[in-house]
Amino acid sequence: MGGGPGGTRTREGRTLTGSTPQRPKRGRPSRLSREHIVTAAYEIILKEGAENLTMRRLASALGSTAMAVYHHVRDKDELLTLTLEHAARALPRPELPEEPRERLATVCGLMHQAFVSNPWVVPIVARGELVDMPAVWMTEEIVGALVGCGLSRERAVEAHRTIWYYTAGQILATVPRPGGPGLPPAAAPAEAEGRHHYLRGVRHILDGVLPAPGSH
Amino acid sequence: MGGGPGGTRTREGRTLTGSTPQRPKRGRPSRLSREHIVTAAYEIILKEGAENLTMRRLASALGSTAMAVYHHVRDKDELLTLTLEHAARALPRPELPEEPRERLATVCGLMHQAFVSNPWVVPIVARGELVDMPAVWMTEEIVGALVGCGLSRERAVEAHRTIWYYTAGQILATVPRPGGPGLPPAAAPAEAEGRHHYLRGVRHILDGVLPAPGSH
DNA sequence: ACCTGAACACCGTTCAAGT
DNA sequence: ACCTGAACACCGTTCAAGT
Repeated sequence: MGGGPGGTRTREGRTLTGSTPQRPKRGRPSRLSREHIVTAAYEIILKEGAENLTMRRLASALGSTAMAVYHHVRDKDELLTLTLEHAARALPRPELPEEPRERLATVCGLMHQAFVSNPWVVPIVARGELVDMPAVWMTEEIVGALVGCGLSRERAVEAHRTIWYYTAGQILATVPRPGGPGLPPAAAPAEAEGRHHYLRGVRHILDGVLPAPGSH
Repeated sequence: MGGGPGGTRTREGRTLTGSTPQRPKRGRPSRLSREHIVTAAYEIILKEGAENLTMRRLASALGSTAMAVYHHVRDKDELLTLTLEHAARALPRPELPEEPRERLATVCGLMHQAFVSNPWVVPIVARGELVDMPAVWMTEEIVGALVGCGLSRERAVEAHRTIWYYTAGQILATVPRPGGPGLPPAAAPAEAEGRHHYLRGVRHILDGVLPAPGSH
């Protein structure tokens, strides 16, 4: 990447900013932006694992240098946080069943799935205090559904925390060793089994936390 | 527990006669041993945090060189595992109440306390598959007490896993940022509160997992 | 304002010797 | 057998410039 001086008219300059046409990988952006950086970081993490995301690796993927990145991002920690938010934004938010208890199980399943799809976030989430990481709406849905099941706001928050801790621990213990460029296909059954176990555990916690079905 | 070549401990000793006089830091051992190394590593972790344990730092604490350590330990990973086992061995094992449900709460409290006292083990435990880390007897006690509460062996193992995941997640989210040489004294109330919340969560899980108290 | 190359202060670990 | 110093292949990050 000598970056010859003959760049001529590569700077397409004026208004890229409106609604970006989104051409994230083709071509090679002559100017960095936070969005480009985060997108590239996200791709590296998905393809090569979070432990292979280095400032130099990222820079080379961007056709730039490590130090150029630092002009847009304070440090690697901020980069990771940004990338995590990027991933959270990409999470699906499907329709949820009305019945509170079904709704709970569904949201928990989604939360679990979100972590299974992005196992690299677990250590990052874990080390911050950002307990409500997966996506704020999940936290709100869970607390809301718990209230819908008859819990006070206070106990609902407490119960949510119990579920969240359980979820974090389950993912942490279950997630496959990082490193491989892609998940080995043999992991699919293990993943399904992990999901099954997780949901059983959630159901147990709900049994303990919610008032008995009849005692309304 | 493979152990190195000639795994016999106490090669230095004709008879150390049980209770080693224990002079772990005074003087400077001219010859390294696995035990010295692990003890020194443990002290560094306790005093300066696990993230400050480097091979060079450890070597200098031993009055030796980094490479000398490698003659007794395969790599840093093995060193950490050894140190973790060392810490597990130092855990207290007090009398436990007979009544299974009380026994459960007590063991869970001990497990939690073990992690609070040694927060550095959490990431290490998490990344291995050594789910039964804190100490094997804790796992056995918990499963045993669950069986004592009326669960089948199979469901007891499952319930143990639920509790374990919850515990790991709670510690992970609760433990203070590492780095400081010692806990700030202001952390004591937070620690008590964390313990309280943890135990409430455990009780909820037990409520969900165990047969109703009357339904024997 | 944005980007660059070189350099700093670290890592874990390998190598070729020393005794 | 045990230990050593030097070196390798990395990190994240700072600095002093370049345009």
